[in-house]
This record gives sequence, structure tokens and C-alpha cells, in this order.
Amino acid sequence: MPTRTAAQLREEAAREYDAFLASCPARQLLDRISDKWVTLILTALADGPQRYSDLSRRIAGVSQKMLTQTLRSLERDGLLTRSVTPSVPVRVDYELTPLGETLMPLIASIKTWAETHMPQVNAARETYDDVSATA
Amino acid sequence: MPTRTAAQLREEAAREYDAFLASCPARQLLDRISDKWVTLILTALADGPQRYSDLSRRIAGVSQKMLTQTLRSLERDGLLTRSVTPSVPVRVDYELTPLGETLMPLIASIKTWAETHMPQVNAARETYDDVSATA
DNA sequence: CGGGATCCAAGTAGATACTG
DNA sequence: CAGTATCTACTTGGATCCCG
Repeated sequence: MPTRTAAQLREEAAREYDAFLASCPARQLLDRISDKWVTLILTALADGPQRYSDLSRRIAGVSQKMLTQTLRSLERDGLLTRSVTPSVPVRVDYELTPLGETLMPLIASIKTWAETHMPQVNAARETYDDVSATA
Repeated sequence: MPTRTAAQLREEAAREYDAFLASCPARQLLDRISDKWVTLILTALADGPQRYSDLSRRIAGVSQKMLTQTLRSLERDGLLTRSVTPSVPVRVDYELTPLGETLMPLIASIKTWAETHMPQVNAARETYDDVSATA
């Protein structure tokens, strides 16, 4: 009997890999911007500072919970600032930080690739699905 | 009583928004590449064609299920090809398509942003967490 | 107005066992 | 070798109600 079973070895490898992925900057970035609402919020804020209710209206499909949650996480990451004006009723403005703005060109290049190549991808999907259906 | 309740209106808005997001090329692309294993597989294949077992070894943390599932979806999208050699035992090779290769520069720019700016993001996180803990 | 707290439904990934 | 099939556990997001 080995000191460690095969199952234990596999588990260990998976843990190490998780650690590797967690420390990988590119992975972290992808996790961040791939969030459903992140790019929408960032793009909306690229037009300038906006209030919570403005964002809520522009990004029509988002729930209060997800909007708040996403805004908080972006604030935490230093990508936007949250400023509260303690009037009655309260007013909260969100604004991109310089760091947040550096992200915009990247989002733009993602958009460009998407507009250029996604039609091909969709065409490939249809072909694939047709063949599968025939078989 | 209105012909449609507030809840119904909200539901309708959410559906429309879902449809909008589903048809948005940039959203589709992000959904595709943000998958945990997609960029790993694509990057591995950038070195040239590889067998299933090669990929499985290089991407140590992936389960058989996810590797197969991800490879199939990438094949469906026309980003890579799957070729079976009916020997005994079977041999299956995966290879990037030209379309798949066009994705590599984009992945590279994501990597570049990440390496340049993620340290700042992480620093912002620590500051944010410290302040929260103090408060 | 701008949330916080809670509950719940649904999709998703991993482990395990089996196969042409 | 290169998968498929199934079951379970966990994560996630929406709905709802409440508050300063």
C-alpha cells in the first residue's frame, strides 16, 4: 500500500492547479470582466459619472442585488469610485477611476474581434448542429 | 387594474434584455472565452496540434468531463478541429483552425493588461478590505 | 433613493464507474 | 486511448420584503 492513494494524488494535483490558476493574473482578469454585468456597467460609466438609478435604467435587465453587488466589487477592485451625497433622499454617484479607464481599450478590442469574427463562429455552430442532426 | 401588472412589465423588460444580450456579439465572445478551460486549451494548442491525453496532462486540473465538453464546444464553434485516427487504440488530435488562431492576439492583449494592471487591482482590494475591517 | 437580508430555484462542475 | 453516463454538491442569480 502506497503512502498516498491515487485519489489523494489526484486531489493534490487539483489543489495545486487551483492555486496556480488563482494566482494567474490573466485568469483573475478574465474572471472579473467576464461577469455578465461588469462590461455593461463599465461601458455605461465610460460616458461619465452616473447615479445608481441611471445605471439601473440603462442596464434594464439587471436586478438590484446584482447591480449593487457588481458595483461594490468593482469599487473594491479600484475600477470605479462610489461617492455618497448625504442629502434627503440620498444620492450616490459612480465614476470610473483612471485604472478603470485603462480597461476600456481592452473592452474595445474584444468588441472588435466579436464583431469581426462572431458571425463565422455562429455559422460554424449552425453547420455543426446540422450535421449532428442529420447523423 | 392595468392590463399588465408591474411584475409582468418587469418580466417583459428582463426578457427583452436577455434577447438583446444573447444577440450581442461581444457578450457571446466573453461568454466563450471566459470559460475556465477555454483559454488554457487554446493556449496549449497554440504550440501545435495535440492529442487528448497531451492536453489532459498539460492542463493538470481539468476533469475528463470538462475537457471533453470544452473541446466539443470549441469544435462546434469552429475554433479547433478534432481528427480521429481509427487505429487500436484510437488516436484523437486537436488543432486550432485559422479562426481559432485569430483569437490568440486577443488573448495576448488580455494577458498583457492583466500583467500590467492586476497588481494595482490587488493592491486596491487589500486597501478596501483593510478599511472595511477597521470600520 | 439606494440599498441590506433572506430564501429559493436552476444551472454547473466534479467524482466515480463503465465502455468501444 | 478517449471518451460516456450518472449522481451529487455547490455556486449563483432572481424575487421579495424591509430600512435609513
